[in-house]
Amino acid sequence: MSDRYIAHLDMDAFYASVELLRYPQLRGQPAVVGGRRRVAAPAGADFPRLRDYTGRGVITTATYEARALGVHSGMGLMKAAKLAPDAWLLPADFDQYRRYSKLFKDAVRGIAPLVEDRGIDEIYIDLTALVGDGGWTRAREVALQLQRAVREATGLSCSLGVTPNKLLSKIASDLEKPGGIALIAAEDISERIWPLPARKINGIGPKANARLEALGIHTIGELAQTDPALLVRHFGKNYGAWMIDAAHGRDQRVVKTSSEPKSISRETTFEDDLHPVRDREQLTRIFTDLCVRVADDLKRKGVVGKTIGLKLRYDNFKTVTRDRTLDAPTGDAAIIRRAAGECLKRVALDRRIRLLGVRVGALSTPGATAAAAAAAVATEASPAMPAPSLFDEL
DNA sequence: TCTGGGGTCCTAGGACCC
DNA sequence: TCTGGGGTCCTAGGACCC
Repeated sequence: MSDRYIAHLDMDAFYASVELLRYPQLRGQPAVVGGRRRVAAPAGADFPRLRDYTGRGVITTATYEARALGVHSGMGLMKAAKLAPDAWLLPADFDQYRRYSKLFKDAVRGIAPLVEDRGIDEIYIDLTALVGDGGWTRAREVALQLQRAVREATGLSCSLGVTPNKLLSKIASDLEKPGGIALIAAEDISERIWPLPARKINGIGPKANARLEALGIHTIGELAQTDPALLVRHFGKNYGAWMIDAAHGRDQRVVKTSSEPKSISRETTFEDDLHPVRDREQLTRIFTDLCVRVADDLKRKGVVGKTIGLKLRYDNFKTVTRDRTLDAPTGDAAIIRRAAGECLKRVALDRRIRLLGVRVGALSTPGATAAAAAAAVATEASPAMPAPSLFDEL
């Protein structure tokens, strides 16, 4: 592949920054977004503090001031409250974040149309045509232009990495956060990338990283110098070979401007673990509601699915899944519920349950196909939602 | 005081077919 | 009767990412 200029653009502390647009008086102070329910602010304060929260939940985003106290996304709220009891706690407002997400993505597309969505707060952009033969000087100009456009559209700051591929750009966008731009050419890899921890590579998670550490491999440079045969032995043919490529900054993936969803799911963690017998009415209600919500999501996206899945997490955090493939795809809540109910009969209900989830996969678009016709018939033929207690069979 | 919710991709075994 | 291989679908679990 000829030389490319690929950008990764990452919004800075996105959810928290959107909240600060609303509550500018919190600027410069530690604050986190997270929690499952709105907590009342104590008397005399405008907002609750982290220490006022009790119950389940994790940090979704933390401001840089809160991060300085050791709080980061994914951390349990109760643990975070120990580290930063005075941090302000703001409830998540996903509708608002989606609005700002669209604003910043539209602003980028107005300048550079080849955009790949990577979730609500980040994108890849192929800048090759825009940079032309202007080299890295031109690449920096385009990056600055994108940053300005995002700020004008949203009032928010973002960071960019521009490199020859997605893998390197993802690493690079994190290097000058917040508000920075990092440009890395192929010849800079040994100096800029190799000193970084192997964990910085997108695709090396906590498990793989721990196993690398056990092999004495800590940095990307050390990974690059490792005998490929050793990695293949420990991580398998595919993953081992990929690791070596990644460590050398090799990545040919193209920027994909569109994609079809593969599955749609809904799940919920209960405020308190539920007992399969004593709480069966509540469980049944939640279960039905999840099926209805998944069906609504399918309808909204205009897709149907053939494989219905159930997910259940016990109080000991052990998670089990069961799925069942139907003869014809469906988008109907009652059919989904019946199939998920059959899945439920195949799991042990001998301990308290922490989470329940319903998933529909093997998605397709109802078109002029036989499968779609069958799905339409199935939808019409489905009776009104029955309401037997699914947790009765014990 | 542990550990959200929405996804993707990979692996691996068994069924079933050619 | 035994041996064989490949391809695809289904299912369960797990790693990883935002």
